[in-house]
Amino acid sequence: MEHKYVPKDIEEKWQLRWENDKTFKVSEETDKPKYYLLEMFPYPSGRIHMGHVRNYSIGDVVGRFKRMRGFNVLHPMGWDAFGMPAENAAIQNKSHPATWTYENIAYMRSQLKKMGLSYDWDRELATCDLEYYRWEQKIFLEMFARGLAYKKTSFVNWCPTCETVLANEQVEDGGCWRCDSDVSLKELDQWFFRITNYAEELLENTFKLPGWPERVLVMQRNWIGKSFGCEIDFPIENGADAIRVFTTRQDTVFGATFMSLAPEHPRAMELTTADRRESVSAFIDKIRKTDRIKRTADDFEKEGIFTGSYCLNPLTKARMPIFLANFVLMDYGTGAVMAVPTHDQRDFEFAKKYDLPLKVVIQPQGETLDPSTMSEAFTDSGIMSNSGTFDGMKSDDAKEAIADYLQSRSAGTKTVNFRLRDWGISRQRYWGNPIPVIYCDVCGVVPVPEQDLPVVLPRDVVFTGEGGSPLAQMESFVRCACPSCGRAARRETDTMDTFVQSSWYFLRYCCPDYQDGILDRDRVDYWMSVDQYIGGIEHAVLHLLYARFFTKVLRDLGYIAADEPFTNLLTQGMVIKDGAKMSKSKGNVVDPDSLIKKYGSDTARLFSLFAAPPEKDLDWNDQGVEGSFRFLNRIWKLVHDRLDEIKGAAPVDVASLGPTERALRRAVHKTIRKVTEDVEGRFHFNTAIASVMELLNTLQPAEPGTPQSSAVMREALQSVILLMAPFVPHITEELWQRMGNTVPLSQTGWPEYDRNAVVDEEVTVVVQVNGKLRSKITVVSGTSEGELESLALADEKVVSFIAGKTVRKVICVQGKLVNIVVEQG
RNA sequence: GGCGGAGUGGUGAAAUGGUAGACACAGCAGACUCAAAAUCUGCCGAUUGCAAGAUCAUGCCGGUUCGAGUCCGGCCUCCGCUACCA
Repeated sequence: MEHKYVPKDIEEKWQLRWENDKTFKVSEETDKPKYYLLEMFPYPSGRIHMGHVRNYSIGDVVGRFKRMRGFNVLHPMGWDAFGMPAENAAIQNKSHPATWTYENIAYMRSQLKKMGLSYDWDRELATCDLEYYRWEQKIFLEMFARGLAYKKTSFVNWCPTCETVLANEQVEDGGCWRCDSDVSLKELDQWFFRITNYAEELLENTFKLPGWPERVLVMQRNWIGKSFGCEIDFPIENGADAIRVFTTRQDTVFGATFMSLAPEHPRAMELTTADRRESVSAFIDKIRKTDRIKRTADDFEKEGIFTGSYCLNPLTKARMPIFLANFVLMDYGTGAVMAVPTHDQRDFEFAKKYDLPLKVVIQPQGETLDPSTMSEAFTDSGIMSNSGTFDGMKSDDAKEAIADYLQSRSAGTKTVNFRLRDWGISRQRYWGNPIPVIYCDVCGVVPVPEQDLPVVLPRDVVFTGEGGSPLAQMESFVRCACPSCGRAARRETDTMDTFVQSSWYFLRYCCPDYQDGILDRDRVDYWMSVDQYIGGIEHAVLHLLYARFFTKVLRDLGYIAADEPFTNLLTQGMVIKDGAKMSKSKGNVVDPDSLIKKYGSDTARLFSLFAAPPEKDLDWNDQGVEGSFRFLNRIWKLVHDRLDEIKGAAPVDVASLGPTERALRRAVHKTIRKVTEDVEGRFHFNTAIASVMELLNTLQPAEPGTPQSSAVMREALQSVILLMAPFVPHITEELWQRMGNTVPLSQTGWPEYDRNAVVDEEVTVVVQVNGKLRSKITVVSGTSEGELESLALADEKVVSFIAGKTVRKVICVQGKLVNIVVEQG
């Protein structure tokens, strides 16, 4: 048997073995407790990158560990397979998105298999499989029936490069999340999911997810953006009705001196007086053409125009000119803002520019503001003034009081406002799930009847990259009969956002072969919720919010019991090299294929787990990879050096161990304890690995001697193998076999530490004088505090430090430390 | 502007309020070798000292405590998210 560690041979051998034995196949028929482990599935872009290696290595440690701990672990893998890049590649290569996608999946699957990941490959799915997206169409129709999917005309985010609409969540910094092009607004008739119906529950439950990182929850809360305030009606002068505003600062109503409307406000033109029509409509036009990023930029100059009309302040009856202002947004609140220039910075700047009146209604504690000398708005809380009966009140209290007052006079209502908008899901692209709807001139919008599902995405499509969606240009697809009246009708040619597919794939993994409906409830309820979800932080408000929404919808539709999809969430850090995220454009990528070819996947896995804790960014370092490889070689060598000795060793007989053997065994069992604690719950894989390295450093110099020392060595090396198994499954499986074990390591349980073995016989106690380390004493474990104190006070070094001083106090911590507090004199 | 997170050796990082820097990378010295690689051994925060040791040191300033990298208050810097959200 060769003595050199050659990863390639053993890794292929064991991967084949696991695959043939279906080692990681799971079913629901077992007494073991279930554990659903999931890593975010990849987009089949072509090849896996280091981010995948890291994500799936982390997941695999958890999966293998939980299996060894006796759990029935569901650990599936699949492909987020619809999307733009496939279409772009097809246009470029004159091939088909399906061909490109399935070829990529095949290659990436082989790459993942080379990593030795413990997936149940029988549950693999790709979202572009007809068997997947057909059920999604059914979900859509059920949502449509309940009013949770609806169509409306509105201004939507338009990416000119991708030639498609984007959801709010997919606009990053004013640009497209995929191609970074500037996003503009376009008025279109589009499909939406009514996620706003769930705003309250989505927010509420962020306080019931202790297993999620706080920052992700905070991001979601900010995104949902709940604010408490008032809707207040401002009567129009000489008009029958009023303009409604939303404000969170009803304590400043007495200071409102004018009104600002969004240029898109539906009543903008109606309120404009005849003499101003021309200039106002020119202003509205100009704002519409300004792109969204510029308009919403912080430093964009505030600009507006007077409509010629006035409204009345409901509390002061003051006459307030009505303006249109470029900084007022139509899609937040009511699209109308009461302007309080003294207490809002935007209104202040606007008032200064157009010379509008300022009135202070909140005074800071111990100060008096004068409107004529103010250089900026005072936005903090303070004491009410110029506010009638509310004068003298704290402004925070006045919020409630004024809201009540307005409500009692039917001039306003307390309301809650959300920032969250409905999710626009229409995409004007081919490679996606067709929205199962038909348009009939007579019957209107008609859902495709269930028996006609699925609407199959046609294959024989021409990709030119021009003229919008290829589906819309395909007569044979578009033309159909109205399911309701039979007349000639047109099919919807938009497809669903790819985030729809990733919003429920984790449910389908529970029953991927189910033919009779969307989900097999018994199986889904057995597995759900996902016990541990692992993926990148970049999905904090996109995928992770949508998936929560879908879970609630499917619960309410009666398909599942779970309220929340993911009980615990781990967001792993990025892979960094030379100070920047690995990317092709930076030229700092390390290719997993060549890494695995050179060192084997065990080394690739080990380094990505050892170099940093999972949630932190990982700094890639080629020499560090060498170090991990070296460590595996040391394990390999040590096991082989001791092979004959340990194969013939008797079981450990605790009673007959000498002090050296007891010490060695103590180190072994302490390591078992440490690794177990680090992996379980904490996911501190780096320190877990470090502790095994330490153990190996201890074992390496140990000389063979008595039969009992060989017995301890055997226990030690078996433990090293077991403890390293979740991290580096191939080398450990191989060594396990070579050590003479007949049951494969993948069928073996996790070691338990021996409580008696970890008890120290002697401990080093630190002696401090006034908190500074002055000496160390070695004592028998269990030495009482009183004894410790006298031993410490008698210590030679301590004596020299306390000589001539008064001992004020002695603090003793058993087995740890003595602190002697002395005073001069 | 708002909200989060983080700041520890040359580097990646460790430390339930109790020995700061485990483990590793890099570096230095030595062993083996004709030589090199590999491997093994030792050293490896700063200042000072022949040494034993001493002093300083976890972004900065203060506080709580016998004792603070860790807890509290105030700043500085970096990163992330969000942002004319009324």
